[in-house]
Amino acid sequence: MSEAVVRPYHHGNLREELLERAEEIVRTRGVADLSLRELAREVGVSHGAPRRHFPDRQALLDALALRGFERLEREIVAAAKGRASHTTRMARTAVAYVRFATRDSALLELMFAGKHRDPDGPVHEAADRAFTAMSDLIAEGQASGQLVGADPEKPGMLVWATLQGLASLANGAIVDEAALDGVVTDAMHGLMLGLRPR
Amino acid sequence: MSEAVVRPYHHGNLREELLERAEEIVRTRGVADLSLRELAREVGVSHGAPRRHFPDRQALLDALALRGFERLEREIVAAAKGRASHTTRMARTAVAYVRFATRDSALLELMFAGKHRDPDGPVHEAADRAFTAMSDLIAEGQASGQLVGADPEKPGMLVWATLQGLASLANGAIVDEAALDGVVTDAMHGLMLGLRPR
DNA sequence: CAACAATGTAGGCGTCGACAACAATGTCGT
DNA sequence: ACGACATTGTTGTCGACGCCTACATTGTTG
Repeated sequence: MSEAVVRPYHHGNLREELLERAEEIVRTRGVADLSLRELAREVGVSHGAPRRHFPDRQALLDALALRGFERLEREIVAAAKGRASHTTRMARTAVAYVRFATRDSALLELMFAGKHRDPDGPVHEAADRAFTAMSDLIAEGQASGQLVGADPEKPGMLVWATLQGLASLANGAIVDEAALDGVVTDAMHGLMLGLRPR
Repeated sequence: MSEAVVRPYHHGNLREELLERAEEIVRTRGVADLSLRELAREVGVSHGAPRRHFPDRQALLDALALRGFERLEREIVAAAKGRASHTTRMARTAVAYVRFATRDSALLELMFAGKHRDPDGPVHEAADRAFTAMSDLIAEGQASGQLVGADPEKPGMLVWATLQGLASLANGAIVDEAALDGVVTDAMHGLMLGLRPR
């Protein structure tokens, strides 16, 4: 008995495990309930250990935001590519974004929370990359003459605003989960129609 | 000397003063930095006193949310009334909402944070009233034949989503404060155009 | 293999939210 | 007028938290 599994002094993968557990907690109980000490306990490490990887709580939150943007970018590019029509891919991408926003609403909030974050920091850069992935799709539509304008900025803003609005509707339980994809697709089609040159 | 102003044992207006100071703190430093104890100190009362008015921290936040919705409703109805054309008043109301959302972004976040709030509670009811004020304006447009549809629900969703999106754009510093009113007005006009019967 | 860096532990500090026991004040029925 | 009772504020305590420092263990590298 008492064959306690001896954890080595050095955990070996602490940073990653902390982040994953943290993301889980944020998803289920929200940012406010995320505590470094609880995290340490759950991973089976002393309360001071996380400090070696995250100087303070905000650093952990930043790391979570960074991962969030990276995942978001992956999901956007995955939805944006393919052989389907431009409009279809726009709609798919929109759905992907809104899905992310509803499934991980607390994480998204955290991602955009850093109003006073360093504009040159890694988080901001990751955010830019994710946004660029969307922007590229719009630019493609403009290049192929399916969308008005030369710069993707103005339609980009419009699309962005619409997505954000739809996401907030979904999170406010005004639109139920099941109907969400349809609503988003419709809105996107309408939007594209409005932005089509004539 | 030592003519210390003797505060009476009973403050007399503690609840209100706590709420006002709390709103100030939320506005300037965000919800996370709001502490009952600091609040008590600033108002010059012992750390246990606020408990008589707010059983726990969340109760204070709920009270703040309630006030927020009441103020929002007032600002919406103020913008929605008047002799101007329906379209103009729609635009004004939109500007009023987005202004609120940007000036008091932390408060707005708090107002919508209660995802698991009692749907029959006072906060939710106040939120409904504020939303209704907007809905009424849309219904008026439908009654006078300037907007499609019979029920205000569908266009209401659209308007709501657009406003929320514009607000998030503004809060993300993607649109600068000065240009905001113009952008909102334009978007609203475009939206109304799209919703006009033909 | 001996410095040195990286990583984890142990303990302490100040603050917080929540709670309970008690004190001062307001209110209301008789 | 006065005594019971409710309301409101005070004080002290508890456990948890974030952050800090001193120290222990392990990995790395010249």
